[in-house]
Amino acid sequence: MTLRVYDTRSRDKRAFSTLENGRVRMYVCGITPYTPSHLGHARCYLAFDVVHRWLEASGYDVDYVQNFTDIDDKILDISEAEGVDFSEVANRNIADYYEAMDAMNVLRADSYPRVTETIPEIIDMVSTLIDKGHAYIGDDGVYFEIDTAPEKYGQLTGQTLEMVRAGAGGRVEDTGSGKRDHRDFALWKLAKPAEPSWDSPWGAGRPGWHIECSAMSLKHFGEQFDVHGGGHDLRFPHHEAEIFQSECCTGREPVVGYWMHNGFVNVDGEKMSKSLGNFWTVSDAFELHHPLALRYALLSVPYRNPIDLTPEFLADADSHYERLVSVYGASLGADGESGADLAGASECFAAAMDDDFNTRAAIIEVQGVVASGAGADVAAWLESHAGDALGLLPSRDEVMSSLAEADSAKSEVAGKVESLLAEREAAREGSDWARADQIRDELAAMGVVVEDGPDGPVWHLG
RNA sequence: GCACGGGUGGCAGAGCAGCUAUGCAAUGGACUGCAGAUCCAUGGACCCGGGUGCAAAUCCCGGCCCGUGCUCCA
Repeated sequence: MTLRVYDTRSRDKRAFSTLENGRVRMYVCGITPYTPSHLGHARCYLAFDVVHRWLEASGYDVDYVQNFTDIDDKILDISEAEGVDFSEVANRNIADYYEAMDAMNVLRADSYPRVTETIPEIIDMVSTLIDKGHAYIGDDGVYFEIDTAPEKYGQLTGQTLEMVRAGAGGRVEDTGSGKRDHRDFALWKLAKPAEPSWDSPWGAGRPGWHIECSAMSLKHFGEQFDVHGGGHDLRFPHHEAEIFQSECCTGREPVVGYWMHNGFVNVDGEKMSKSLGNFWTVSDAFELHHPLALRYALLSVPYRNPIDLTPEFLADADSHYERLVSVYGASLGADGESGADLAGASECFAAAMDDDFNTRAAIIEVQGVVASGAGADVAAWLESHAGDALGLLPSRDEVMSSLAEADSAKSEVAGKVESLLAEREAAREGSDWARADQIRDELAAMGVVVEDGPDGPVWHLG
């Protein structure tokens, strides 16, 4: 069984191979921390967390780098509005990000470089691009000149230079900047008065948006690496700009082996985004859903497809998640085997994940095992599949202690419940349904759910 | 407009040439005082029009519709 990965550049699933045997260098574009993270961000980092986990499960040593764009126009807008330093805005939203990701079992990347800590490398790269004739100094900054490498255009989006020149409703003429051509893009922006800035050979300023990723990947991985991930919206111009910068700087191509782009989270059919204002922050969502139930929902669709978030969709995920955890909890204490075909399920699970990380198909296998009921064999299977590979399981300790908690809560009321139940059974014996139902209502008011079965009533705390 | 992706049962959502997807809902049954839970069973789909195959939801061509990108964006 071989892993196949969809590469945006070749527009095809290809057998996965890496530059160095057994090692994967993976870079994923991180957030610009100017607001708390929303579910669209969550989906992206959840998707690449699964990639990370599955590559490791497949025996690769993964070096995972994810950046923070901790200086940018929007961060500056907010810092100005609040009268605080830009780093305060960035740091608080980075903290929010970590908290949200930790809650959703997202494993940490190996490195989280920040733009503000990569300035020397960025300046080096821009200098090289100028020296090699790929960049020029304009009135307000340094720009990459697209016409110096036209053959690199459109690798991720299929667009041609002419299309973009002609496109976008005539915004072509006025670039409003020192660009020679509107398709050129900024490598270094000279600072406006009172803006934070760093010294450079071209004057005080800060990096353009695209250059950081090229500089960071070069710094951490060298001239080429295996996987570059990010949201679908980053394909153009951001990722195409990276191709220009990196390959023109080093002369090596392709800079990236596999370009991976996750689909969007939609609300009512439209992309969830900060600019549309239709977003839920991750912590808003946590108010209504367990973080891992949310993870379940967001992994229920293959990463490249859009997800339309509806209350029904999330409710479905909630109940699947609860069922998963309850079967896992029951399996931890189970003696017998479930009788499920775990070997078959493992095989299907691996085949699903090997097919471009098809978490949907993999989750179906998990659901099949969950449906087969609790068993000692099931606990281990769920830990390695639903847990290690998909990250959907709380830790064993957490599940055990919540079971213990539930047990002790149950034993606290057990005496009273048992005596009420005995009374109810007596009423039922005598066909006194009104009294029986009244007792059931009383128990319900205590939070006790009674279910009559063939062997008499069973009860649990709702 | 151009580029990229998509249109599957009541809903969500896989599959991407031959084999029940799955879940929820629905229907029938078992159990049941009722309720709930559980179990068993059942029905139900591939946007439209052509084409290529022994065989097409799946490939090709042409429509129509939707989303995203072309501007900050995961």
